[in-house]
Amino acid sequence: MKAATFNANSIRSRAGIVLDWLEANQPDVLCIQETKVQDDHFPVKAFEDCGYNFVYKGQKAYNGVATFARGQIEDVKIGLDGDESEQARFLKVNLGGVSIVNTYVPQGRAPDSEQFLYKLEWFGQLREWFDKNFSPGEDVLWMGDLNVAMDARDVHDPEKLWGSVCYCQEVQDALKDVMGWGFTDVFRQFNEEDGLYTFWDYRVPNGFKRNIGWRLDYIMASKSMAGRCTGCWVDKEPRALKKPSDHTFLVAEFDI
DNA sequence: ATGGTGGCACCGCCA
Repeated sequence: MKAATFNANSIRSRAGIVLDWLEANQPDVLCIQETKVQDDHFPVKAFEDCGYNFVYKGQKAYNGVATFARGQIEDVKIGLDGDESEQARFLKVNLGGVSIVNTYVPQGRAPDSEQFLYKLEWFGQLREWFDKNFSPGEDVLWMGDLNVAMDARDVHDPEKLWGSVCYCQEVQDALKDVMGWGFTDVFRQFNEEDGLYTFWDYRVPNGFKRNIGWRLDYIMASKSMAGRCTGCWVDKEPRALKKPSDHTFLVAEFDI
């Protein structure tokens, strides 16, 4: 099984990039975040002949998640239990016995904001949901834009950035708490060096070229899945295209 | 460099 995640920053603007990437890489599942489109405007036509089934949950202008799969999509669950916000950030499916949880974790805006509290709460509700619905022996992948840099290797300037909403003690603790359910960050099973990122801020001049980025996207695997992971890598090619997203594709392969 | 880019909905907000 090949699994991938991509923050598209508008599925309508990036439909071509997604179609080309699916065609070239043939993943079994692709989780997309920040589709930025309400459901009745989702570009269904663009994807109808691409050989993938897909489900989505969006809202106007912000957030939104979509999951593409080559095989049958079953047991779709939209929205995280306990999150009353109506923000489209959570989409779980089952693919041939593997549960795929696609999340766009709240960014958090500023450390002293309500949005930051919402981010921490959201992680808490997610941990509760995993506790209630799965046992760590099951085949589960949790992937998406988690809006957390786990350690100093995951940001370009750890000293300067420490304390920001995606790189501070509170969010690292919150993410580790969810991982405590039984998740492994499979990217770090294969890549130990620093400077390997999935996101480069548009506002940083030539940020991609200068590799001024962050690792904010993850593929988290339950024990049984992590043990069968044979590789995990960042595909930076889409970032070199015209009109790229600010994120790129993260990919993992599993012996299943 | 106290700005800069990008998407969406609307003339600001969010990342």
